[in-house]
Amino acid sequence: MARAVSETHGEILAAAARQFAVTGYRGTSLQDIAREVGVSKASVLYHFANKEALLAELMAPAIAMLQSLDDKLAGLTGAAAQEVAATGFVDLAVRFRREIAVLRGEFPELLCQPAFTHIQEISDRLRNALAGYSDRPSAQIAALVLLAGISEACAEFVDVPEDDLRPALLTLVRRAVEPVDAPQPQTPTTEDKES
Amino acid sequence: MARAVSETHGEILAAAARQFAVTGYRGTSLQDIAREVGVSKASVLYHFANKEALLAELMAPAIAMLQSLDDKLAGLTGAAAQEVAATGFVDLAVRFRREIAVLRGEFPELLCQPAFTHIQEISDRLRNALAGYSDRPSAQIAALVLLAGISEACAEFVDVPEDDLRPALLTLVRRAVEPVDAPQPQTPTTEDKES
DNA sequence: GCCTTTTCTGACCGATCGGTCAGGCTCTGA
DNA sequence: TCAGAGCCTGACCGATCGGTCAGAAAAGGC
Repeated sequence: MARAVSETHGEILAAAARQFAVTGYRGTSLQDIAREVGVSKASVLYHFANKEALLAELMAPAIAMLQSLDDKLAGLTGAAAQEVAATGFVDLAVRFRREIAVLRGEFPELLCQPAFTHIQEISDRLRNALAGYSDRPSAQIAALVLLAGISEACAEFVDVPEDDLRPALLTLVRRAVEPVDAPQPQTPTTEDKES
Repeated sequence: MARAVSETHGEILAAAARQFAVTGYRGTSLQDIAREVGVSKASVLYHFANKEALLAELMAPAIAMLQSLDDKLAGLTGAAAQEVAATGFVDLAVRFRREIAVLRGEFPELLCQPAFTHIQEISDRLRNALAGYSDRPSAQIAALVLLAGISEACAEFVDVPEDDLRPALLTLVRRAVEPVDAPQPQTPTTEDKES
């Protein structure tokens, strides 16, 4: 009953992608994946050295695109960096919606795995760029809210067409991001008006 | 070596809160919690019927505040609902940062548990309110991005003082939310300018 | 035909999980 | 002094986890 070479490999990868996105990495067992594909758990472990290697191969394309975005940001500053970070991350999140969903929530632990070395640093640089490299707390907070929110929205709206999702996210992030030039509305006396 | 009545109860609850927030509900074992408190796992299960009951008691205050916000939203529409949803959720998220962190990521599975009945519906109503009850996809997407992003930011910035976090989030959400009156900038020919 | 390589499997392993249980400890009121 | 309530424990349970291994089944070149 042996199949064509590496056909099963791809099927396992696809099943893992689906299940990781729904149940999470920890919440999905190799048995679950094997069952969906219709093979034994031992077969899954024949095609992939271990569960971690399965995850690594699954996330590789998304990580590569993130790395490339990081490279593009290297030489930019201010508003230009902000714009590249915004469009770049929206594109990435929309395209790799399922991969984003996998990482969602299990971030702190998954980041410890070899497959995700430097992801945290890249994310920090991305957030800084989106904040226009301002050290204002409000700019940093806005950038984090947007990055995390976009991730979550993409994971949630997996069935919304890319062409609907992308423009809406871009419009939002451009409206919401703290302008790099304007030194925040100077209302020092009214900033604690809500109590 | 018996301690004062219910002293251990509180210590277990506090330890669970800390560990759930970092390692997640699934990723934290009763043994881990027991070890931090300095008691046996059996003792944890003496004070709490099971792991789920521990989580339920932990989340109760946050859920109560969410329920109260939902009640407040019941009679409101349009911009008023938007404002109440924004300030209400920011307050909730800032106050219950650790509880929010617990739910982060394990949402889909945790919601199945009895402790979280109706949370999904309340969240949907909250998102609708923040979208100004508009069925425009862009308004719904913006609302989801903001709710999820605020949650994540609060979980991330656990050590930032409330008084710094709250105004920044409020300013952001008011700037980012899609206005309920303005029928979105009419640029039908340029909305696909990015390609 | 046969022999090698690739693919796949059932049986098994140690570890860990949430949870149970009988019994020991301490404190307190009668 | 003693019985009982509250608190806590070690030992144990079945289930499930990721992972190993010897060997069967199929594929393919000769």
